Amino acid sequence: MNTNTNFIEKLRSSGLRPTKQRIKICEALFDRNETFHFTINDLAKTIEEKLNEKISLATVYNTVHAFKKKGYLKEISINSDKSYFDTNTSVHHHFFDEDTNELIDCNQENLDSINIKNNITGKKINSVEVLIKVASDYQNQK
Amino acid sequence: MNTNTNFIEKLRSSGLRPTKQRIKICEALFDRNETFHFTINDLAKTIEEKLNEKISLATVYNTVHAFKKKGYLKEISINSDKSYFDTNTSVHHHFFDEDTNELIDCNQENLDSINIKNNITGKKINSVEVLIKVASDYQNQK
DNA sequence: TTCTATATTATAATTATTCTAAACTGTTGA
DNA sequence: TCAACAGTTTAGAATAATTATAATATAGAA
Repeated sequence: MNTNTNFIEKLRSSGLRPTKQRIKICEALFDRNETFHFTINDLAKTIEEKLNEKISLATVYNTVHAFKKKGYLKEISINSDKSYFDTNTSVHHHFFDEDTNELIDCNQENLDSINIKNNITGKKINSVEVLIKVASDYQNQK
Repeated sequence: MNTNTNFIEKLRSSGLRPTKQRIKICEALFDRNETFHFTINDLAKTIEEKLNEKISLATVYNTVHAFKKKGYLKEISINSDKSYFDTNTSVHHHFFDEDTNELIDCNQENLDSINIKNNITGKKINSVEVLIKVASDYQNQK
């Protein structure tokens, strides 16, 4: 199949062996038009239910972290129990809807560029992430 | 003791019963001059080792979350296993040193004010937090 | 005081994440 | 071609983080 050949190529070219588990995970993550957010558990469930394949949770962890290291995924910060990941790896920010626990992309152009006046001495800035928490007015009045 | 009376007053006035566990936790958190960052585990360890009191981890969780709800603590977002809390509840941002896993305050004045051009329709912005990840140049080259 | 309703604690249960032994792959050299 | 070895990768088992709930403690009413 054509997309699978692409995934195999993608994995090989970044030094990851194209195992059947990893190819399935690629299918679940990258075989679509829109980027999206997920937790490790979401992903494992999708693979089991939609793609009818049982991959050990530990393997899903390993693979997601390997993909993150290679820059295929970003990890998103939220004050929350769970770690969220994002298949959109461009520089962008997030809204977090506290009513629904939903994470929504916020393009970089939606904010003026952020200029840090004084950085920590001797350190290099790796990333600047903004998290905007929103909720309905109604919810806040209660 | 004088500070303890203050803690009891503080707890009562926000509708929390001043139990001995909570007073100890107040001592650990607020009986100092500088604000600081901690994880639930750090805090439980401090109480056990420095204040010589064994409080169940679950109680530390309960209390920290109760204090957060009352606005005595803030929770900080980092892509990481652990949840960090901050006794500095003013609006401010953070540097996260990826070499040492250290969290450092970043005053609001260190960035220009952040203006969100398009918010999610029907929602109110509750908070805007910036996380700046830094590391030494050396570490990044490896 | 004693009683009652509610709040709080901490053990037990659950969920999230990591460790590591076993299985697998790719390469080398006969 | 095919052992044999040196990494990789997988996934069950172990550990760590968090939450649910039964037992206990507290504040206020009678």
